[in-house]
Amino acid sequence: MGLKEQLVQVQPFVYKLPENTVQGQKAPVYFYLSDRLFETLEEDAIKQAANAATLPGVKKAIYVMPDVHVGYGFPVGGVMATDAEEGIISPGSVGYDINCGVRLIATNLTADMVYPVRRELMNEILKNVPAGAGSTGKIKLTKSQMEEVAVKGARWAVEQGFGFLEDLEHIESGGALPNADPSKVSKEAYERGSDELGTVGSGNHFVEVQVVDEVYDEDIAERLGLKLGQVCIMVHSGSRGFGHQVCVDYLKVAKDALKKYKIDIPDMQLACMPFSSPEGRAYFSAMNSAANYAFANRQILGFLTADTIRRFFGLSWKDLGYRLIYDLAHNIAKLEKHKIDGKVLKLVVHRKGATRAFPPFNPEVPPAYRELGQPVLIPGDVGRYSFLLVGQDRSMEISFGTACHGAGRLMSRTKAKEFVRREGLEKVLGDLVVVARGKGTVAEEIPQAYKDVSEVVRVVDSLGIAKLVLRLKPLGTLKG
DNA sequence: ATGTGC
Repeated sequence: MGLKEQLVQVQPFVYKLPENTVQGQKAPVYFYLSDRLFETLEEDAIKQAANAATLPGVKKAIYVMPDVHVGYGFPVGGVMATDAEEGIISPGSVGYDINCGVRLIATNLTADMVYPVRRELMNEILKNVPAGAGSTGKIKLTKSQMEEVAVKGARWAVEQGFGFLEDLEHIESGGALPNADPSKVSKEAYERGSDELGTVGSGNHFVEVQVVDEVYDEDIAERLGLKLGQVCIMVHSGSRGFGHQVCVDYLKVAKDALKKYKIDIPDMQLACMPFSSPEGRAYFSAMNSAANYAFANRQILGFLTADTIRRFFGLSWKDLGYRLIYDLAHNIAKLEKHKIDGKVLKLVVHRKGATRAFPPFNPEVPPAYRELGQPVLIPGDVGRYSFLLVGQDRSMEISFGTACHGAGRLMSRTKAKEFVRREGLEKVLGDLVVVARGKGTVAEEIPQAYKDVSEVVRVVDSLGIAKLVLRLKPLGTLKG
């Protein structure tokens, strides 16, 4: 019998795979899905989540978000918490793109100013913001500068003139994670990262000019300083080749560590090391270094885009009204305290394609949003919607304070390209303005290749994980 | 995701 048949719906939107369904599975797996999303759930994604539940020190349960799909070892959309003393850390369960994440910037512009000139504006952004696989930026860094980026994160970018000090108060972990140690990062990673800071990359990464097109919670929207018709900038990118190389390097370390620490795993892609071992600490230090590089990357990308828009309209910074709403990581492992059965435990929370969604009054939520809950930014696919939610209390009980991260792929890249060949790109994109250096990535990233992001956010809202605040619609998209 | 793939 397949694993999917063994899932039990325990309440609306909640499916449970009981512990011991697969051999050695120490904890249950919960899938958060609507009926429609359940239909697209892949057998292999269930298997991957169940496999993770066999790893040493896994606590309470594995949680899987509604935008789940198969990943490397651990599914995208998966949340796994391991004990910081007895548990492991798994590079594959963070993902290749360490601190892939999202940034939202508000402006004073309104849609009626931007809409008529959106094509020209997007072409300006295309000229000024490097995007695409293997793209390089204007910034060339020496190894010691790279080490500084790895420690300071977004602050480094601000010090170089890419943004403002108050930006740092609106970034997850202040835009710099504390446990970074640049000496744990390989020479190859430094070489790959040296000319990629301030570049978008490819795949589902983008820079988008958006407009607030629907408000679900007027009060919270107002307190965030956002209203209908307001133009925003969204950045979706990560740590580029730097983080990729860190992942590659430490997957090798993890494979060796399996023998050394006698860890038995069902899938080599879940190779891991004890968190408290020298190998585990080294990966954590390198991972945080890559995460800080990604914070700096989005800081630069957001600023370059805003500056392009500012110049395009001939505005001062004050008149543009640049204001960072929030910036977050959705591919990361974080050291956090969580309450399980009344006991507070120190855990390594792996979020792979999953967004932290801490509730109101959590001390890790920046003071500006302390009473509202952490902003949760959910980018859609090209051309459909993106969403802003805020974290809610229930997330701490049913997902280690975590929500979904995006739409989730439906069509393979190959299938998407076939679809475009059959239908023609112009017809597929319709009225959307998408600019890119090459057409290849756009074909792979068409809206039809993704699940409906509205359906995904409806699930986390219904479960009380995060509350829907507003929807953003693209006016123009820059792709890799 | 990725100096894109075996």
